[in-house]
Amino acid sequence: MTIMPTKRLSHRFFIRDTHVVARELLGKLLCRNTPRGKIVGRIAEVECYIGENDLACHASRGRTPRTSIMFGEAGHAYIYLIYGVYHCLNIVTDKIGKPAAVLIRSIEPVSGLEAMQLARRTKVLNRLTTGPGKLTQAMGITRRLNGENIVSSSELWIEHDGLKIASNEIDVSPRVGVDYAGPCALWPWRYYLRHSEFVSKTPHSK
DNA sequence: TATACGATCACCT
DNA sequence: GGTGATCGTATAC
Repeated sequence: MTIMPTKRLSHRFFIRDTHVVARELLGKLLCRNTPRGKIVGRIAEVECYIGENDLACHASRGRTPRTSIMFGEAGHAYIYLIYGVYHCLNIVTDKIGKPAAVLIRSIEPVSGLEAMQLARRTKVLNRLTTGPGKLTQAMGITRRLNGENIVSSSELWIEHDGLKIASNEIDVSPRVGVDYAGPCALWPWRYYLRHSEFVSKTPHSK
């Protein structure tokens, strides 16, 4: 069997429809260069946030200084602070002028385990990266990297290693933590690897 | 200038 | 099951 070399995802990958990008991001490798070395995690859970009709999307009320990044070029990082405490990492998708992004909600640690354990102040594997705020803390991702072009960045990028994810390995559900968004809270815009031990949780609403 | 609140998490009962 | 932490952002005034 041939071993396919890992390869960085390009602008062409991210400029497509947000749901397609979200599904195909499952199984891909989120990579981070830090002074302590390279940290890698396999993406296990994502959510879509799309445009003006999605009341859970920060861009639904138009362009503001914070959300302008989502209106820009696909393949850039949209990183924001939530609850004054944690950071959330999104990747901008689709065409310029159409605000949309994929939230990375969980990863499975692949390498750089010690660095992640240090950053998270725990060694317990299933508490390391099983949520959007946890994985950014584990990988040292903060607002300093907001707007970073992950197509060309030496600090943050995404690779694929040839691993194929079959459709029947992907489960779909409503998004987590957006009950305030009315009917949008019920939309099945969360995708995750069915058998992964690193999915954040089952959403409360169905 | 003031106010309300959130795409979360850890810790508590 | 519930709650506090903690601050940038959007909106109201």
